[in-house]
Amino acid sequence: MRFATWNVNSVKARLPRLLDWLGTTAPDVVCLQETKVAGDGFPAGEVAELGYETAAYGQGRWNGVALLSRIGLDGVRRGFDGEPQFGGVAEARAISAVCGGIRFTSVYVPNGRTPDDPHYAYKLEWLAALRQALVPDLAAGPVVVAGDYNVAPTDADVWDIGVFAGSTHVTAPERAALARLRELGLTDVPARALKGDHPFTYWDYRAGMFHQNKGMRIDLVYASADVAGRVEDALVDRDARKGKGPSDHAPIVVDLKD
DNA sequence: ATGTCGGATTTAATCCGA
Repeated sequence: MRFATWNVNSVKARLPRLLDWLGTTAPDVVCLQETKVAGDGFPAGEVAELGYETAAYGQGRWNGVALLSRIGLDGVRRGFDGEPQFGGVAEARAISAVCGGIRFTSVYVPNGRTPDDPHYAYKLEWLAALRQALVPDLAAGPVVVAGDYNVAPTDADVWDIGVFAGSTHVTAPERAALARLRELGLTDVPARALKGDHPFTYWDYRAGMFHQNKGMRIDLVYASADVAGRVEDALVDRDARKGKGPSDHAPIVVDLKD
């Protein structure tokens, strides 16, 4: 089985690239983030022509997640039990389904903005609630939780930790929230870099950051032990970040033994 | 690093979020 996760930064803007990438990469399951379309706006017909079922959870302008699968898509859940809201609004940040015997959850963790911003507290609450929601899933069977975590797990996961002093994505509470996810039995599946010495997954559009490889590893694949033990290969597809009209994130592609 | 995107509204420059 091959699965992937990709923050596409608008599925409408990225549709030609997404379709090309599905054709060449041929994943069985894809976790998408930042689709930026309401549920009925997702281009499910186009991906269906390539053999994929779609489950989408969107709210329009911001956020939005989806799952694509060509090996079954059952038990779909939008959001999760106990998921916090922001300002009384339920944001579209998690969607879950069973594909090929694994429960996949595509997550778009709140950005946090700055540590003194209410969005930062929301981010920590959201991660803590996600942890609680995953307990029954992990008891039930194999689990993958993949997506844009908006947290760099270690100092090596940003191009220059000195630049990030006092910034979100690298603070101890955010990293502790990921550690608590791992304590449940989830493994951070290491993905290799196709170029350079570190598997960054995100490069800001501005200031030639991609060209200079000033990136961040904030897209992660967390897997239960049975899934992690089946990993044959995992890579960051930085080629998908190249050229005209890319997302600012690269996909992670994981191959499992059948 | 603050150099660009994407989506929206105030339909054509500006705002917001990342």
